[in-house]
Amino acid sequence: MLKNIPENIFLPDLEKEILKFWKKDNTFEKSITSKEGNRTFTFYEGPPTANNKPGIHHVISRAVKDLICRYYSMKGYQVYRKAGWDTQGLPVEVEVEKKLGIKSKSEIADYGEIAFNKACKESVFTYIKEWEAMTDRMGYWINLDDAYATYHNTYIESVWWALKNFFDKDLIYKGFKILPFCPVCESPLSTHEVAQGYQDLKDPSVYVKFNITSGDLKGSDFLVWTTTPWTLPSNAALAVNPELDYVKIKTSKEENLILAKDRLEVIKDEYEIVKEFKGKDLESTEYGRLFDFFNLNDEKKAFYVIPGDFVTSEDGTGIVHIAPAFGEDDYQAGLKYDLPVFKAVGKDGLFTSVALPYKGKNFKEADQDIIADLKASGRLYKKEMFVHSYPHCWRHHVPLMYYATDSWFIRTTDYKDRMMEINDTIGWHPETFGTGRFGKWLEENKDWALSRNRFWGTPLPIWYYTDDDGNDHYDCIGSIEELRSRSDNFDQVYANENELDLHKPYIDKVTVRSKDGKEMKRVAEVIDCWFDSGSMPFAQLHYPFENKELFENNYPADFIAEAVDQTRGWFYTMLAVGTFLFDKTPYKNVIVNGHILDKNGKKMSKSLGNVVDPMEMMERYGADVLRWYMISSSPIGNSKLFSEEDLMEVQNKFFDTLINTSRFYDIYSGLTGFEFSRDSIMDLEARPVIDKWILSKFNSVRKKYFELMDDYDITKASRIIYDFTLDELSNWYIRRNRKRFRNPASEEDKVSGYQTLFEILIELYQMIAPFSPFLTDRLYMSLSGSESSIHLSEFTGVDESAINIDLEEEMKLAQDIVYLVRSVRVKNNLKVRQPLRQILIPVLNEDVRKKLMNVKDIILEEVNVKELNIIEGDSDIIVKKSKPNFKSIGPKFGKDVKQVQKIINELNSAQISEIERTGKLSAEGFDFTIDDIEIYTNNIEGWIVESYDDITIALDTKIDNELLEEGIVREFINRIQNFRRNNNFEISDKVKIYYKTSENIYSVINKNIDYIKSETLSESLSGENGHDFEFLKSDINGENLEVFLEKI
RNA sequence: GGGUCAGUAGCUCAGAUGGUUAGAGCGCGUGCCUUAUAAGCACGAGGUGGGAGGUUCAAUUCCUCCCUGACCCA
Repeated sequence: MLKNIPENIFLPDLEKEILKFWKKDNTFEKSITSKEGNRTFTFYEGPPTANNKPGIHHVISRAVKDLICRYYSMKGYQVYRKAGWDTQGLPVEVEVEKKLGIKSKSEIADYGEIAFNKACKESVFTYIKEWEAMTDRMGYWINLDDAYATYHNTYIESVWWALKNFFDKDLIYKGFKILPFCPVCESPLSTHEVAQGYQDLKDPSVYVKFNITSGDLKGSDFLVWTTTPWTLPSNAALAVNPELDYVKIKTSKEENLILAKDRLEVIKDEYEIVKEFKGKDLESTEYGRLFDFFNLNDEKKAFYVIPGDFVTSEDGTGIVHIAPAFGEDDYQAGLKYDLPVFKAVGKDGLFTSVALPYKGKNFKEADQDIIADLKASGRLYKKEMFVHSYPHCWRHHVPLMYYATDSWFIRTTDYKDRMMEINDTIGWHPETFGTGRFGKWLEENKDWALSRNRFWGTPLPIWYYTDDDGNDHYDCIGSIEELRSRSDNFDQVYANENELDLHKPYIDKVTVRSKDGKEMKRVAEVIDCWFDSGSMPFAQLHYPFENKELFENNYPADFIAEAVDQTRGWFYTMLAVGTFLFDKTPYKNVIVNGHILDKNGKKMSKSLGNVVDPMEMMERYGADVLRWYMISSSPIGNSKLFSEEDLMEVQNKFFDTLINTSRFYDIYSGLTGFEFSRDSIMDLEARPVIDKWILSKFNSVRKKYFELMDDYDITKASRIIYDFTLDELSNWYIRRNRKRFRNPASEEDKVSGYQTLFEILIELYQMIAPFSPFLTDRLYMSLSGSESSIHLSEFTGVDESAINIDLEEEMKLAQDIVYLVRSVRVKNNLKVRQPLRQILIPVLNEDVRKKLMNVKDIILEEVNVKELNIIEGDSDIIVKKSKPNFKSIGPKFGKDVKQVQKIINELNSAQISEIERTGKLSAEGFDFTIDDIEIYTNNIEGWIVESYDDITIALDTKIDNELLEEGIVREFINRIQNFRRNNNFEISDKVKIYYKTSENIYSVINKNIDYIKSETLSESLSGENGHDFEFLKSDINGENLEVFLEKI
């Protein structure tokens, strides 16, 4: 590494150098091996799928992961970081189908399962190069060489082990699930697919009469509304809301209809209300069915009224037709009341022979026939058409059916309460995520639909045989060894170890023996790939088959981080698996980051063309800048509106300031010959006030930083670093001390200054390093001369003894006064270079007076004024005023506050004196104490004043001759320095000065010639004419000035 | 349709356990400072705190409803 910090740093190039250094140095590896035996901090990597290019949204999660891991590493923990890849499931299959031009599930069979799965396996890492490049480039330290992949046999075996645990506890069962189903694909669609296929559809909306056959209402009709007439042949029940009011009406056509009172608007005829009752009074009422297609077996009861909370009075009639095979509410109600599941329509979307009149008709096309038949039988009350947005298959553009499908479930509802208890112990960041979004999601937990009728996934390890009575018997296999030992043909299917592939279709060939000796075949399904990733804590280590101790020491994770969309994804699946298997949370802390939108708040998508390429951003600004921006620009859990201008601002303000601050130290420590040494640290007490102050401020910031970081509040932590670096360090401490660093008053002064700055810089780099690991490493090594990376260094503790709150307050007071004086100067057109005589500051209490005296010199120097004088509180020229302290008078005077406010605002000086003296005052019938009022002053008689908060200053703006001359000299020096700077003279270059000016200014310059020489490093000043230089033209107080500098 | 988060200056964000002057940065205008600075400072323009109700002496902050955006789920 170079010792010196170069003048122009292009961050992207610097970062590439650092990357090379880290590789050569094995820095990442060292950061783990060097902590052997230390406390461990456990991190889990949520596996991404590498079958698509990484996007900018991946950078933010990875930046968060990396920074927390680096932070804990620098705190002395050993932090393993194992990468992982999600490699199975529908997302992979869909990509492969696209690539192969496959349009339906049946085509996959034609293509061949072996070939298809091979294609899936190969596609999984299509973009792994891009992923690795992005990961590497952004400085995300994770062990990619030792990555887990969910399709590995070892991984699958661990998942099988978990599944067997569930199975043995009777928590896996076979049931139905209503899924959006494409009749052409003959396959359910994932919600992601459904979301992209909504189209407007014109559908019938029919009101149908169901004849009541039991109870008081016998002979009347239930009026029922549906937009899916094709489901009516599969009707099993009607649902009403037990809490709603219902009425029986008699229409002008002599119809007796039952419907919700709030829905009477649907009645087209004249009517009168005959009777009113609650929904619950209707429960169990029986009715006659519309179609006679299904035989009712004796075990299941159908065609009666059930209660349903999902029934509303917002549309329809308040009475809902239930077809358990074709709707989620319907299905759930069917489960609850044990209704029969009638299916008049098959998976292909066609009516089956059960519904003979409609046999072979497409479900949507049959609507019209069914309506016609209902009309003929007098069951149709009325029919309308309406247009609505309805999901279509994105490949075939046909309307989807909601269809009950065979599925395997995990009975997560069995231990939902335990999951909620465990959730309460997780440290969610932001906190509201755990109680809000995730908590609410958990409350509504439903059994996990585990199986998929697909190809590329972890095979469900359940084998079955059917007994002579037609009942199925299931058994679950929990390991490869168990499979081998229970199978007759394992060795035939897998001739040797190398051929072992637990995927379909190979695994389907393996048969096992049941406990009673029957031959069992595997069920056809694979499992939801989310179960794979949810098993990651143990499956990545092939637990429990290997690494038992390692796993036990690393469960649960101390920390994970992903985006909000993992609510029902990884956050949930890990919790569901971990709660059951280990009765413990899988992770103790989570940082949830929001999504990245474009600068207009729109989602980034290829079709909108607003996608931001992370590699491009890093090529342009560098990973450090991008990472810092991601973390600091908005609260991590919020959606982030990505703006390149803001990225540039981070670079210009924060990073350039950081670099220049370091260069400042670099340059002047070199010029003054200072070398930092740990052996001769100057005592804090011996250092000047300004050094004590910056050290106090810095340690206060550090203290806050560690608190915030330990609480995972990374955004706030980054912001306090930013503010400190710019405001306190660069714009106050260094700017104020420039002269001192250039030209120290004494050896002690020099050592104190440089040591202070050095200590702060090194520790500041460390604080920034987890966020932006590149530049900080370069600056750290340059400054410290260390050969060892900053990421191998550890934080030193906060030096509490350096914190001096009084001192910090004093400096704050000084800064506030300086701003006020500058403001007066601007308003009165008085340049800062023009010295002024005095500032007057009224002081109402002793504490402020003391503070002020401590920082007097700093103020005077900063604002270029000769004297600072204090006016004591009892002086005649101070005009005191009072204002109410609402926190005190509010509770005390209640409704009278407004009146009291007026009284206090108008107290005269005698009254104010009285309350100051005695602490009490009675006025206009109210009794006040000193706590009720605040005394302030914003006026000094006879002076121009400026106030801010409770500080007021007056500036003496009269300029006498002495001040004027001094101002002229300063102006002159300024012109000289500008010349040097504009002509790129070195700081140490000695010069001769030539100038032309007015008589008046000439004489002032001549009087101060020695002072000017020393300030400008010049050997001679010549005010004589006769040179033909290109003079720099300028003016001082409106009088002409021309200068030229000659380098010696 | 349900849930979660967000809505504060043209833009990105602070802050306030309810207290009377709601702050920064960017951008814009004017002036100033500086031999570490693509920097900094001051002044100015820019806000009915998404909208409507309610509670309170006092609401941007608490409550209710509504609107908009993002995400999740139907």
